[in-house]
Amino acid sequence: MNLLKIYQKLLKRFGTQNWWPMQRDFSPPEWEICVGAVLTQNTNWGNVELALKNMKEKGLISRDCIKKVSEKKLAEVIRPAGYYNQKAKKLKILASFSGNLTRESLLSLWGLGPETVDSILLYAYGKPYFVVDAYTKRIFTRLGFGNRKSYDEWRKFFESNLPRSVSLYKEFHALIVKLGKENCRKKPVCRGCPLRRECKKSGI
DNA sequence: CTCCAGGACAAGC
DNA sequence: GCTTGTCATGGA
Repeated sequence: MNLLKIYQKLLKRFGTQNWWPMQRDFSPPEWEICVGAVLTQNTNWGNVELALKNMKEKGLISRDCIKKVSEKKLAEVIRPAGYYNQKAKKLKILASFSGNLTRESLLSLWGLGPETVDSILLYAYGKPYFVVDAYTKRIFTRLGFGNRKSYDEWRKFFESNLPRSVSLYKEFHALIVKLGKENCRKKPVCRGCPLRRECKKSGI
């Protein structure tokens, strides 16, 4: 069973996921995608939308404003996103960043780990980095794709076993998240899961 | 009531 | 290198 086939099954079952700039009508500016990527760290996307709405209403969404406003004030505005003190600091650090947009330079910033950095590079700047999250590891371990441990091992596994396509990377990751929410909550084979057969075959 | 979401970091071993 | 504690709101 190869990755592309799994992608196709998920796409057929769930349809396109309309994450960030895949939408036709509304394509948020790159900076807003970066903000969202930080705010959604270990946080439900619904809460992130509440925070983004607050930021827009208060006129605190642009890079410049975030640089200027106090960390405390920013924290208050993004409160619904949770971890608001940490995230306010992260956003200010990111807003002040002015280096090359490489994976390495972004990773050197406090508060940006591999998943957030890859999300920014992929969804905001269209660079072909495959985003790996907790769902990805759990689901593909269960499917018998090996017991990789580190983030980069998983990322390289996907990147070297898929066509190097930005839109494919975007949609596949979104579909994996969708699958993780719908199914794969519990350990055994889940009812109605589009990967039920593959899951059984792996014997986990 | 409990559980946990589109993680990252620091401290301890 | 790996494990655990911390950060926090809002919806199911």
